[in-house]
Amino acid sequence: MTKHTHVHSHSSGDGSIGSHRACVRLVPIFNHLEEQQMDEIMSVARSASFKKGETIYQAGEESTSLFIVNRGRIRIYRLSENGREQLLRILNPGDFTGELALFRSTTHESYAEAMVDTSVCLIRRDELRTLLQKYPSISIKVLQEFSKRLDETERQTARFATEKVETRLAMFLTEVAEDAEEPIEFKLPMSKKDLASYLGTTPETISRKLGQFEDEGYIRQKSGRRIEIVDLDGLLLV
Amino acid sequence: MTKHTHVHSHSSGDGSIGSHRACVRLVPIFNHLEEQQMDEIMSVARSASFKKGETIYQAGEESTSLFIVNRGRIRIYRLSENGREQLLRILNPGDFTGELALFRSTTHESYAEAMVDTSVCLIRRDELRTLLQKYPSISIKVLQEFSKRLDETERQTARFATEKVETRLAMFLTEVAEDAEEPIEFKLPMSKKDLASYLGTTPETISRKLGQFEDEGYIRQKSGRRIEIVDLDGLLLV
DNA sequence: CGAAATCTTGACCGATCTCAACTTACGTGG
DNA sequence: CCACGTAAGTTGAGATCGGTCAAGATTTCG
Repeated sequence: MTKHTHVHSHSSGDGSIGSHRACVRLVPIFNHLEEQQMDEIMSVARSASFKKGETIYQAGEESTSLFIVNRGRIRIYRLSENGREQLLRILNPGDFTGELALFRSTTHESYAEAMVDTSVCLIRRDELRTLLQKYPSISIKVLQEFSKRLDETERQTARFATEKVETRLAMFLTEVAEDAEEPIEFKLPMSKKDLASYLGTTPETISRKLGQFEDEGYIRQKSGRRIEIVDLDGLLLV
Repeated sequence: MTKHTHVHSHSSGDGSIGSHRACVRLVPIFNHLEEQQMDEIMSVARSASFKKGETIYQAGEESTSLFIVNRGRIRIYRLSENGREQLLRILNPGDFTGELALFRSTTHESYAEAMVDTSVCLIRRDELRTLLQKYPSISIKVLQEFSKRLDETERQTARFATEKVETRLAMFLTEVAEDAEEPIEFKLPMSKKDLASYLGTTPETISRKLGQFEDEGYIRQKSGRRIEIVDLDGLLLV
């Protein structure tokens, strides 16, 4: 269950200009901008930090800012009508959230929770809009980012609709494996509980299916959430 | 199965300036623009038409244009790795598609097929980009539209992940019912086969669940895909 | 080191898919 | 406008996947 303790830092806080810059520079959508634009963005960016487990925003809450992760990790999840939660994505430094409500409505549809101690940069709704009006190239960057996310989400939806849990898990593993080098071994990017939520299943099933993959010789499970892919091709055929 | 017969009309075709205007005006993202901007958009819009069953674009194909539906209906679907199709959405006049690839990659990720004889307006990739650079307000409109779609898709994903078929169907019915007036009766916006694909289930299950809802007194099925909602509250609790 | 959370494993059951046969609706061409 | 062929929809029986509950093992973190 989520702790609902809000502890925004004071707007200046440990956020020196230097750290704003670092934060803003991290974000793909603000890359490759001219110095002057960058300075302008930085002048409106504020920073805040959250302790592990703290809620950054909740569904129904008013959305006022774009959040850019500077340091740490954020879980974004939805609560379905029946109260079950689904993990939508996990944000790492450079990722951002809160944009949906900025363009569409004023309230959040999802929940954001710091998984570890986390610091973020904030850009207020109206300030962001002004920036977008002024610098069309930023808008286009944001559009690209949205396209990417929309595409990923549509792909994810299609998987839920057409693939069984076993296949979804296999696909997930092969995707994580893409970023690893030979021998293919990686640490699961989240707990199995979260993975279950992300894949729309239960921890029990994740446990069983991973065991099955191991029996079938596709993977090898090691301690500390580490997994070695032994037979990637086999896994792709699941 | 989809017929893959391409028959783009000649770019002028039946597309008089008048029809371009009508088409462009239909689109929410181009509403409320100044006359001059509107003229500029219209000057780069072309038209095309497709016969029922024709493929408008396919996954893997190069994306060159934004398609705006002028008349008719378009199914957008994905084919999953195992060859199963999932209906993503249905476009009606005023809706648009093809934007994903415009901002992200050059190839389509999904399939578009004319459900009935359909005419569309086209705006070429580079021309659209120029427009967005020139008129930031259009970008913001597109961002809003993207936000909306992203939100819908995320909601849909969360449903797949957390709700059973019965609930998804009940939710679908209540959402369609929102647009209807008392007595709540409407025509299903697609075939049950497509509805099954959209909801990630099979036609058999749709048939059975609707029958069950009828037995339980929530709905009444009539001929011609018409459905009357008898007990909306009951349906909401499913 | 110990409490709490995560993870695992087993047994059971229920929702939904599959396959197959059949009925109904629809679009096309005569 | 009707007849026919094809696609859509229905219904039943059986199989299966995956969820639920419960007990224990293991890990994590303060």
